[in-house]
Amino acid sequence: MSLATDTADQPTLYKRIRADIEKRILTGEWPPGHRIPFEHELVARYGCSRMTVNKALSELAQADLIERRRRAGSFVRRPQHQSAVLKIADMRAEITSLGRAYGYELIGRKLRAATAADRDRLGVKKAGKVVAITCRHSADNVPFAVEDRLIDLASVPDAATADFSREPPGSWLLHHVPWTEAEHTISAIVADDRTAEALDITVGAPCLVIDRYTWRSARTITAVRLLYPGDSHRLVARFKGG
Amino acid sequence: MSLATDTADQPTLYKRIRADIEKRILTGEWPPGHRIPFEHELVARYGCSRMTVNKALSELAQADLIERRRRAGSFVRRPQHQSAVLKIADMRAEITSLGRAYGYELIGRKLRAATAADRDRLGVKKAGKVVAITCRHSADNVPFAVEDRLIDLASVPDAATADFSREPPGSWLLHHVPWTEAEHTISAIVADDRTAEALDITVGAPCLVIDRYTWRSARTITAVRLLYPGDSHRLVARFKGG
DNA sequence: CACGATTATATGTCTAGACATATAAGTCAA
DNA sequence: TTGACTTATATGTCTAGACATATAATCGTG
Repeated sequence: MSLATDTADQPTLYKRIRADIEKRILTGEWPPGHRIPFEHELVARYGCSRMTVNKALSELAQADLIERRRRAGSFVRRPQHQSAVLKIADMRAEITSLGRAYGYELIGRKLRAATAADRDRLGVKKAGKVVAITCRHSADNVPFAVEDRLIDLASVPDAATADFSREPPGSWLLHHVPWTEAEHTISAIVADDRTAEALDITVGAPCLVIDRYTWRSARTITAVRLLYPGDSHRLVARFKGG
Repeated sequence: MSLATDTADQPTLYKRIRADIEKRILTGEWPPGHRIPFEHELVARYGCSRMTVNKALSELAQADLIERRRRAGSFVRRPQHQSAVLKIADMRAEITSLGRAYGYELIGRKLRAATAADRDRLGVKKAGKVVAITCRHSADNVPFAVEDRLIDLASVPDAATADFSREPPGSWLLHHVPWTEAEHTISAIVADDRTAEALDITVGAPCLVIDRYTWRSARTITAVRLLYPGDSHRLVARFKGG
C-alpha cells in the first residue's frame, strides 16, 4: 500500500507551476500590479521548456488572474470580478486590496469530536474530530466580518496544533492545504444578539452571509460562514459578455 | 488599401478553431452531449498540427463549454447553472431550471423624463427619457423576487412601446438588446413595508439584494434591483481550482 | 528638450514529433 | 452471463526548436 506523502500526489508540471503562482496571488504575496517572473526565468527555475511555462501562464491569463503584456511581462491583475470576489479565501488580501488597514482577532477556538450538526455542515458521515473557530476581521479598526469556521481534522490534522491567535485560519489553510474546489452560498439574515455585538451593529440589522464549503478531491476540508454588515458591505461581480 | 472582408481580419488559427466550435455550441447546432470532432479530424480539417487544435479545445474546456474524456472524445457540456447564477439575466430560466413553475406579474410601469435619481442610478449625465418598471416573479405561486428596473430609452427606444404585461423586461431586453457587460452588487437589507408586502414576508425580514447594471460598449442600457427573501433564497456559485 | 527611428526583448503562435495514461471496447474463460 | 484480462485509441503532457509581433528602451537628430 502507498502512504500519502506530505505534499500529496504531484500533478503535472504545468499545473504545479500554475498552482504555485496562483497561490502567491491569492495569498497576496504577489499583490495586484506585481510582475511575475518572465517565462525564461520560470523555465530556468522549473527546468522545463518554454511551452510548459507558457501553458501555465496562458491559463492564468484566461482565468483573469494575470495580465500578459508583450515585451513588458506578466502582471497580477487587481481582483475585480467574479473570480476574485468569491475565490478570495484570504480576508487580509481582500481588505488590504481595498486600501484599508487589516485587523484580526481570535474570538474562540475549540477542538471537539464532531457533533451531528458539525458533520452535516461539513458533509461527512464518519464521526471524527474538528476544530471550531470564531474570529473577527476588521478594516481600519471597524468590524468587517465575523468568521465561524469548522475544520475537518481528518483531512487537515495539522490544524489541531496551529496557532490561530495570530494568523487567521483562512490564511493558514491557504498556505497548508491547496484548495481544489469550493462552493459558495450567498444569503441574507438579520443580526441576532451575538452577531450584532461582534459586528458592532444593532440587533435586527441586515447581514450578508457567505457560506463557503471547500474540499479537495472529494475530501472535505473546511466549512466557513462569513457574516458582513449588510448595509456597508458590497460584493461586486463584473462580467464581460459575448 | 485593404477593405475589411466579410469575416473581418483573420485571428490566429487556434482562435479561429475555437471560435468555430464555440459558435456551433452557442447556436445549438451542437447541443449538449454532442461529440466534437476528434483532434485528429480537426487537424485534417484545418491542416495544422495537433498542438494547435489541442490549444483551442483546452481553452474551451477551461471555459467549461466542453468536457474532454480520454479515449472517448470531447463533448458539449450542458450549460451549468452553477457559476452561471450571476450571469443569468432571465428569471424564467432561473426558476424553471430549479424545476419550479414560473409566474410573472407586472406591478407598475411608468414612462418619464429621467429624474436626478434615475440618472444617478443609470450612470448617465444627460437628461433623457426612461421607463421604470416594477414587477414580481414567482415560483410555484410563491413570491420569488421583486424587480425594480430602469431602462434608458436613449439606448433602447423600442422599450417605450414594448408590452411588459406579459413578458418580463429582462427577457424582452435579452431578446432585443444583446448585452455586453454587466456589474452586480450583492448586499443585504431588511424588508420595508412595500417590500414585505410584495414578497409576502414580514417587515424587518432579511432580503438579499442584487443590483445589476448593464451596458453595451459604454452605453447604459438598464439598471435593475432584485429583492429576494433572504432566508429562502440562495445564490450558489461553484468553482474548480487548480 | 522633444520627437522620430531603431533595437532589444517578452510574449504569441506554431510545428513535428514523443511518451504517458485513462478508458472504451473487445476477448476469453469460468 | 459475468468477470477478468488485453488492446486500441483519444486525450494529456512535454520538448526543442522556429518565426511573428507588439512595444519598452535606447539612440539620434533637429
